[in-house]
Amino acid sequence: MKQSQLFTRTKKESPADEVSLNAELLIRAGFINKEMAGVYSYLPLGLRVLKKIESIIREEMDNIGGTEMRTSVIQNKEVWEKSNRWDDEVVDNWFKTKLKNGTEVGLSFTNEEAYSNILKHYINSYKDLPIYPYDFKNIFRNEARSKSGILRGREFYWKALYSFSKDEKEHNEFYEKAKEAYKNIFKRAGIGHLTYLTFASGGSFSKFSHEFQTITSAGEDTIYVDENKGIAINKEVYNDEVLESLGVKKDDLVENKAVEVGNIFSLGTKFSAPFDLKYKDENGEEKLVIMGSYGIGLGRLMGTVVEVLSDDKGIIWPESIAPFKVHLLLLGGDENVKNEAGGLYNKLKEKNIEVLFDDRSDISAGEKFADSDLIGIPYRIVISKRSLADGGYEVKKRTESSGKIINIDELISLLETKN
RNA sequence: CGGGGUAUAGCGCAGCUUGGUAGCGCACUUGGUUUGGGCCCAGGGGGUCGUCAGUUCGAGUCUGGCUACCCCGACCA
Repeated sequence: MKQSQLFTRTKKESPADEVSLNAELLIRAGFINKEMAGVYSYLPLGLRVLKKIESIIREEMDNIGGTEMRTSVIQNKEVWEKSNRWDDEVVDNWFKTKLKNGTEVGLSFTNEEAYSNILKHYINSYKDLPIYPYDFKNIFRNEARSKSGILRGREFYWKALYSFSKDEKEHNEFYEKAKEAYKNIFKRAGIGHLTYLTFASGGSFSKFSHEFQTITSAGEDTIYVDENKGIAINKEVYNDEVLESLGVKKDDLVENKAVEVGNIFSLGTKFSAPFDLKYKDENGEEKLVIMGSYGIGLGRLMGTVVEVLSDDKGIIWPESIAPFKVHLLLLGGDENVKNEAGGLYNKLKEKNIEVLFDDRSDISAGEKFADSDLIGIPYRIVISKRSLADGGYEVKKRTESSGKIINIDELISLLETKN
């Protein structure tokens, strides 16, 4: 994409009504637009990042047997009454509205009921199980207070997978696979080194649920990390009994603030029972389906990456989720330099290397550098009179402090290598 | 939902104490100039001062209601 066609602009100054680092940088760099508290639009750059994250999650979900679908946002009151989650006394963050004829409806704040209701049509026999449907969609929660930029929104984009298994054993096998898939996701998104499998409260069907908590001062949760074991314990279940059952010593734990970037949960028959979600086993006996839920907030993940990986100049995207791989900067108005830059731009596009080409004229070199640092694309290539005189293009990673001059062949080979 | 703060041009702010018809920086625009770290010079456009009511000859400024936003706390199935 040519930057002259990108309508967003960077801002030097931080927005007055944002304190969180993620929102400040993402707004300044032109990735998101704030509509109101807890509600953000994704601009071209932001959407590219969101889609990259979506692709990683989709690959990992498909890899463990997930089948993608899309549940509706508008939800039927009667469905949610079955599980007693329609009443405002029970769930206080519904967005509810009415159809023209007066029928009450709600906007999805989660998906268990929708999936249970749909899958009832398709689960009859043990031969139909297990299945792992999931979707990406916008979720709505009427939070009393929204904060921390895109870490906690009233409208947010998430992935939710639900597992439908014949029995506990089958459920547990998948649950372990899901853990590994989640670890892969956070590793691939660039925050694996700071993200811990965390034991949290489990509800009535299992002792624990598992959260994936990324350590950052921007976090709202408090966790106790055992660095050697690579696990953590949420403050909400932190007590002597739990420590003993996990074989963890108090002295090995370090307290940290963290963001919950993912959560997996054994649901047992909590939803299959009220929805009468049963199958016939080999003996013709009816049994309740065992369910689990597996969620990730994509916006929250994106915001967490910004919180964790930025520096004082701007964002530092991991290559896996960066809006582009390469930021090509053209400096100066010399025709020869322009032609070289345009030629390289076309060449990179031919090679399917994603490139943002700063072809803007009348923008000083300093401003282009500052924009590039703020936007945070992994590779910066500079073409100028000076670079050409020195024999080629200056390439610098966002994480490096200075670049080096290389020729076209070296450049292509560098950018084509996977890492 | 409880407590605290804020609201003036697209963005960031000053002006309010002491009422007299709105200003600065960035951005935008025109011309010139410059091109390796957020240039330079000259000109220009853009604001019913969140909203409603009140006090006053006169309100951005004083008073009250409302709304929105931010922070702390509670909540987060």
